[in-house]
Amino acid sequence: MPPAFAYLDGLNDQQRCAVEHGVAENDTTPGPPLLIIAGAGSGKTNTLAHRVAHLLVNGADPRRILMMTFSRRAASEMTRRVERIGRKVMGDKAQALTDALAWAGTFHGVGARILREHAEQIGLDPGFTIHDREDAADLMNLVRHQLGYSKMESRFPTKGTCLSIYSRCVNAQMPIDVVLAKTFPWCVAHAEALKALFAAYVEAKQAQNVLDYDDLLLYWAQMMAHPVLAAGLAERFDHVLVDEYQDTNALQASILLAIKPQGLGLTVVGDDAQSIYAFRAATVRNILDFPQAFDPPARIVTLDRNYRSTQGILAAANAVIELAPERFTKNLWSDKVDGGRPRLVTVRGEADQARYIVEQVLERREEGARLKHQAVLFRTSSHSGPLEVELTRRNIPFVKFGGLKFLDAAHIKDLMALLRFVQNPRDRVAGFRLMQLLPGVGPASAAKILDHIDATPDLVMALETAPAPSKALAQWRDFAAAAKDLAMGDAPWPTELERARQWYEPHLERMHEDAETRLADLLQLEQIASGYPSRERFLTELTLDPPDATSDQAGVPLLDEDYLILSTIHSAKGMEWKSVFVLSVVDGCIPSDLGTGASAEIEEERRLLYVAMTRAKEDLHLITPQRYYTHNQGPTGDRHVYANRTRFIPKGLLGLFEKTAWPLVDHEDRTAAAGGPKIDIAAQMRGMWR
DNA sequence: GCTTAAGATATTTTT
DNA sequence: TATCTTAAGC
Repeated sequence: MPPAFAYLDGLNDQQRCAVEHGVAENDTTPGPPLLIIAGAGSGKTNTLAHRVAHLLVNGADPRRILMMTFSRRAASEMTRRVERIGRKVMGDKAQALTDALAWAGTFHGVGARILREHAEQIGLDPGFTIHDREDAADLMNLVRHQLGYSKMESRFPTKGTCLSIYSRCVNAQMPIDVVLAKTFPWCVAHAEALKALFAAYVEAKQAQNVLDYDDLLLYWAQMMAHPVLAAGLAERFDHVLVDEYQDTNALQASILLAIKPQGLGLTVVGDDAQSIYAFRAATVRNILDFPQAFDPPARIVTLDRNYRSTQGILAAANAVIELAPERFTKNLWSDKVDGGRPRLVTVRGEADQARYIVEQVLERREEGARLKHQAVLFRTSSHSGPLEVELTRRNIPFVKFGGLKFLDAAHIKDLMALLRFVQNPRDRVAGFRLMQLLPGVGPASAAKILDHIDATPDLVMALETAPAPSKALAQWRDFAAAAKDLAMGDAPWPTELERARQWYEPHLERMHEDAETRLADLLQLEQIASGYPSRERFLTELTLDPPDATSDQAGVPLLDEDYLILSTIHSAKGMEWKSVFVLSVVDGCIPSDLGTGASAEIEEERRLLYVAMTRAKEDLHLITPQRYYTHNQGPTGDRHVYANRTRFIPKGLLGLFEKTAWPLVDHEDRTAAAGGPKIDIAAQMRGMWR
């Protein structure tokens, strides 16, 4: 082995196999396809990064390498690792080479880029804007009303459900009747109406020059069905590597196979035990069927050695996933022996759960662990509510990943709608939202005004002559003036956001009690906007790559600051921390009450717990509150529910955990008994409701 | 006919 | 909490 390849010495045999497959010294001609089945913590992304580095060292052109994955967090992790390994392996040359790795990102992000490049050829206006999920749902709702479906005798599915059905048809590549029967049986009666709705929805998108998330994949796939365009794209990339392949769906697989029909130069990495995106039509079949899609079948390399967790954590995680009725892969093993069993902690309720975590987190920080190396994971974004309150009270900084995003807040959407409307007056969702902010303008007047704007080529002229209701005339003039200023581009970017906010502020104060805090968000939006060169770039890039962390403090903490990580389990995939706390490991949370219908859904919840557990390196706490509140469910306020330990950890598995209760009531009682009874009943009473 | 305010209701996870 | 429905008000 020449010394140039010394970096391979740090890899084990399996990893090395995966890195070197089809790559010869100074020859990176695309080789046969490769599937890497890689367990949690087995150095999966690292191996992929080494493979990319190995390709570069042997002369592959970085501009002709395509790297994709499903989630943004996984995509940025992938890029980061490639850069790090690249620096290690190639030193000074690395920066230039990794900078040239321009084609790395999410399927959706790469799709958007390719579509914009080929827009002319496939009949798209290259200035298309991208609707996020909420915008798409709003448009679906507009169309739904236009077709008169909102007033049918039997209740029609909500806008969100309609969009989910549409999305599943597209992503699973299945006809609507099959999707309805399999996934939305209660909507089967509306099949015909839904078909008409979707047809109208597609027309509306095209008329308004907008694409939704699914379109980014769908147009791409359609484009690949055209031989000339497909050949052009296939020719463009020598090597295509996909991480987290178990998260891809049929549509994404079809795109991949269309780019590399023979599989030459194609590498996919995944772990079926970590498949947690079936709800958006991801399917393990993609991984299982991958080898047979080619002739001869793809080479399979399995990585089952775990470098992350101690054996105690691994044994428990293995035991959890072993109870799955269907299992396709391996048990993980590790030689990190020290460290005890993971803790299964019983607490009284959600308040104690939060206090326990704060206590433990601070204790570990005293021992020298940074907050950043500790994470709290949960099934649903809202589960972390009480904890966030406690952390704020105790002045512990934290950053939360997943769940509601900054951009989803109503006031942010309002301001963004103005920018989008000015950029693209055909965008009816943005226009509709804006018009209705004006007192005296409701859905009907808004529709009239928008029809007028559609029919008038010049926006400024249209604004002046719009049929605004007389009682809203003053408000309308203010709005028209602001829109005109923005459309004329008088204020340079990003100063125009100030102008927009100037118009919006009175409305904000009228509509929201907490205008103060919301105003701070708007100022932060201006901060974010200043990082983009133009309004157009801001709008097109923000939808696909929004700021993904929210914290209680205004502004994302500085890089050198220390903060605790809060994350949904979904957003935690691919990450690892020294200490991990999993909230509410009880039936009703994990598995979620909502997903306890079909057995396939239960299995996904089981894998979710597995993913959460395997994030921990040294220290894992599963917390089971005996009671938890079900928020906003009865009209008489909060009710609580007595919870059982999750069904995924039955009695037989308890030996793998260290069972504790917190606070240590028994112990305290005994010491107190020595000096006579001394029980703070009042505190217990208070604790019951906190 | 249209807007708005009050009351009912459902509520995951990501691009 | 945010959204959808219904009923009251202009």
